[in-house]
Amino acid sequence: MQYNFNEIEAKWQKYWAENQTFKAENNSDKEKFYVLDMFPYPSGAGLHVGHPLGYIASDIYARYKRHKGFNVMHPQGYDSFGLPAEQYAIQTGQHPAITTAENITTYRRQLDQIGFSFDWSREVRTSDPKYYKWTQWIFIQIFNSWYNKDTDKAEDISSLVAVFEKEGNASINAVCDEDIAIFSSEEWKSFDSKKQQEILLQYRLTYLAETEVNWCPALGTVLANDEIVNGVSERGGHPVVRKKMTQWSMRISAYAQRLLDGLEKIDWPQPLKDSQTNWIGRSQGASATFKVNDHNAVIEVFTTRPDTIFGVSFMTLAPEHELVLQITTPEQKAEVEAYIEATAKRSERDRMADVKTISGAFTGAYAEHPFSKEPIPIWIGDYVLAGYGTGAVMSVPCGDQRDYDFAKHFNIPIPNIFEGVDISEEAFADKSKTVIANSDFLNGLPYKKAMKLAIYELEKLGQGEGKINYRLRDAVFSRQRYWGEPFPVYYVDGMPQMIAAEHLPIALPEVEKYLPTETGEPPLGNAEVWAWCTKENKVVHNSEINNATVWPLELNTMPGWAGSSQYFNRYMDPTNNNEIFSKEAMNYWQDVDLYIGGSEHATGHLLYSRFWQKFMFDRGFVPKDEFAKKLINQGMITGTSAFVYRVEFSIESAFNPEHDSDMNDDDIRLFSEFEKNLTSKIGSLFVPKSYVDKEYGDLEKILNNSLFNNQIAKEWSDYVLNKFEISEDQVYLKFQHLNPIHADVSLVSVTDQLDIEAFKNWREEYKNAVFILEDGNVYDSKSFPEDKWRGSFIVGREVEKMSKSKYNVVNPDEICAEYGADSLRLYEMFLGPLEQSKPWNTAGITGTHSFLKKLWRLYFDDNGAKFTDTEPTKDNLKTLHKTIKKVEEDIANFSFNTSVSTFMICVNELSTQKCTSKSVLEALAILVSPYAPHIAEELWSQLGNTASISTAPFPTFDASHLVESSKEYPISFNGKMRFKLELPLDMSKDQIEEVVMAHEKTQQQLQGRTPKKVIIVPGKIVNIVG
RNA sequence: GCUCGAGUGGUGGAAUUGGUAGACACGUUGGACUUAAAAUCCAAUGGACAUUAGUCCGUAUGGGUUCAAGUCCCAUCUCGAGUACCA
Repeated sequence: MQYNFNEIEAKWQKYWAENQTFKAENNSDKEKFYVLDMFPYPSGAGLHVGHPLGYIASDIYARYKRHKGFNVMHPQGYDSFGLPAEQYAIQTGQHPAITTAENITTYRRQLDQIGFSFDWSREVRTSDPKYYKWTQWIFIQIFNSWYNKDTDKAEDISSLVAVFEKEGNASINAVCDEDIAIFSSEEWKSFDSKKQQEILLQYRLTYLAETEVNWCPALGTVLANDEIVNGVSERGGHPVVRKKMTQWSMRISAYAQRLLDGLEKIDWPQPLKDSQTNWIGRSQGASATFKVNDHNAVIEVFTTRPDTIFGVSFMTLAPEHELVLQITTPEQKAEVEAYIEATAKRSERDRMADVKTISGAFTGAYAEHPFSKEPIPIWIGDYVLAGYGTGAVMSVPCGDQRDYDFAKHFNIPIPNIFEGVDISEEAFADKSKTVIANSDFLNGLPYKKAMKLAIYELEKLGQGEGKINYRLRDAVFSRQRYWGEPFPVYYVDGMPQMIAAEHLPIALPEVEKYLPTETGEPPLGNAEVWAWCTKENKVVHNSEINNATVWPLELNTMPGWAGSSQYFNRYMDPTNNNEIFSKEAMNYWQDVDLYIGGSEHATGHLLYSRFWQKFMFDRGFVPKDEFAKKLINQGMITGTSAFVYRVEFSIESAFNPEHDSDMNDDDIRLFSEFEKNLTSKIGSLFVPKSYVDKEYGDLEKILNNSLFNNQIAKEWSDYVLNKFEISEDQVYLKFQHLNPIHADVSLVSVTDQLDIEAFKNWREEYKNAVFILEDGNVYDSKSFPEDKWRGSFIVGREVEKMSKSKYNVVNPDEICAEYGADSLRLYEMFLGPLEQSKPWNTAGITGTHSFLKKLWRLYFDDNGAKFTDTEPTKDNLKTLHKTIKKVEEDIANFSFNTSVSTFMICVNELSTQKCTSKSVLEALAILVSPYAPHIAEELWSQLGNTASISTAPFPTFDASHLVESSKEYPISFNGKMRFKLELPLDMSKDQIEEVVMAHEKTQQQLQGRTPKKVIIVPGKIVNIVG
């Protein structure tokens, strides 16, 4: 009986689908286990072999947990809103919903063929109105909430209104906009509704604010930082300007500290936690205010080093700082304005990339030092960023390198306030070695004490306080796109109103064009039916807007992360139309036990999701304030690109017709045209990898020899030679350089041979290309009609990111067809540690494929089944239990690559032992089944079982089968292993020493010397020193 | 620059607390079977010398600790990832 993997895999995939084998129930006596993958964006290119890596790992874990008796939920869905479908719509007019649906069909087919144990009954799609209804619902909940710092959680906005009504806002301790005026309860009651709404908006967890965007006038659209290269748009190279727009923002900054604290209780990779920590960027220090001389203004700064306040010799404001124009003196005005203009021209990226150039301008104004009352010059400089802290710094050149460089550049004094430190070359920033000097009341104090005292004195003056600053900024939540969730928002007199939850979803309107409108409004501005009727509670035609009962709807849509920030909770109860999820479902599933996905989402999805989860927790919707207990980052599978080397050359001749002949002008012109024509007629000339290392001269010689053996070149050169009566050696190929060109990896054999015919047919421009083979001969299709690989042409290889543009994408469909899904699953795991990035090499898959064939032959030969009811031998049991132990340890450590090796060893051993014992083979099938589920199901059913193998309990490890009575000791001399000696394990140290010392090989090694020392570690090693 | 991670055969990688370096595969070479190929099986495969035995070198480099170091410590180099003037 043959291992017919195609048939077996199709059969079991059908069985699982029909029997809903992996459907998880929302209540069960079993313990729950929730295994989650990051759901994919269904791109038009489909899956490549790098994509399923994480899914295979999570699938192994999910299947293992089922064998261990857990009720496992392993859902999958699609993050189906996004830019590519929208851009395709702009180009072709095809509705993004259609593109998305087609792509999902491809994805589903590709996922199904790999044999995942997904519970497809729980599938979600973020672009499905039934799903985004709940994204809109969450937005409304966030809008109706404010953050109470006293209780340190989000509360319903009604609790805030209650306080306003009772006592005004003076005692409110909220995360809110800055500079909210204080009002009393009487004043609050006297405000009209619009004024009250304006005030509340300043407290809500999502609010409207003016934020800067990258606006590209030519494209009429907003661009992400990634879409801008060197200050112009990536598409088309149009100029980009900074523009203020009113947009929704989320007050994620309210959660900065809790997002930081929460990291301690979740089992996520340390590098990922580090990047979230850096992103949140907590720094402890003080805020201080400096009075500006001759102006009724103060500059507020944040500093982490209040202890160095006496070292301040100037202040620096960001060029965009609001005070700059106000305080600049008439004499400095021209210089300052020129500098501001120059800065505005540089994009934020440019400004940040260029660390070396020091630039700035003096405003002419002075501030007053809070303690010494000395005047301090105020400068502007673009190393200070408007978006961080207060956009102003107190510059302490002796203690900060950037301040130091700035001071040196502009000849500003650098007072030294550190005891025993030389600052003539660079600033001194080592807090732990700091002792303050020349600083009045701080003299002689170390960093910590000086910092405390400085803050205390600042507070006494009323010019500062201790402060914690976070880098994390509020998240902009509006996008000027079509293919995203519409907001459930309409505007009354410019004030945003939420549509009541019972009227959701507010579905995306149809538009004619997916581009922004001519007036620069978002694409939804093109919609004709996009107004809200408060009487009928439905979306109506824009013409009905009367600003009484019918109002305009919000034109922005939500960002990509909206739909992905709660999808893991929706999976618990995905078809519930009345609630985002039922209390029962949430109470049963609680949170994600294992989440697997890429680390590129560290500061995006994984931070926003934690934020929303904490919000949902505060408002009592979810029982856990962290959504995923454990997270694993799978590494990237890189591609192995193939290169052919194009010879850049020209045909030249040593023959100069003007001097060497009596040609007329016409012939001379004709001749030079022949030279050119010959070059282009030969067209592309390719050489294999081995030519890269050849000497310049050798290479040119080979090329010339080959070239004139080539038919095309010969015909042409003969023609030229005859026509002008010049000798052959006077026309030659001049070599310039080799240019590596990507060749599609599907045109290359596993032994790196190029299929030249296929390559020529791959692209029109290579149709007539000439190939010089390893042996220096020119490839001729007629000489190799039988064997396409015989013309030896070896390509170069290089590891790069797997991408379409590099022609190194390997499609899982072909792998599944040729080797089967089980081979693919095993191979992806076998490649290396899950979290590591590693190169794909299709050639290696024969290893796991032949392992599966060997496994199959343990159960079947040509005559059919081999298994019998015979008792297992001692060796059989030893092999089996060794394998159980190792595989369980490996799964616990997510070390799937080593468990594949373990299976190989196990099968090799059982084959050698000629094991036919059914009990052993049954256990083996279960062990393998999480990794290679199709073959395992087939073996299981052939062994006579009727239920799916996924219901079988995992074999239990029995240590008694591994008990050894003896050990082959390595005998080392001075740490070097010289020979091995089999000794009983119950031998005492003394007995071992006696036997080892008496051994003839020991004496031979010692050559009469007496050892200084004999180290014996029972069960491990013997080392003889001396 | 900073933070984190990593450097092991021709290649991917293994080596759980310091205890036989190179498991398991790929590739390569030789052999068996075959008209031939594929498939399968067997053998060899870190390097050098010696080809019986064996010796020396070897986990990026240089030092150190130890009976014993891929593993621990110090310094240096290289690569990768993240971050970006964070006051």
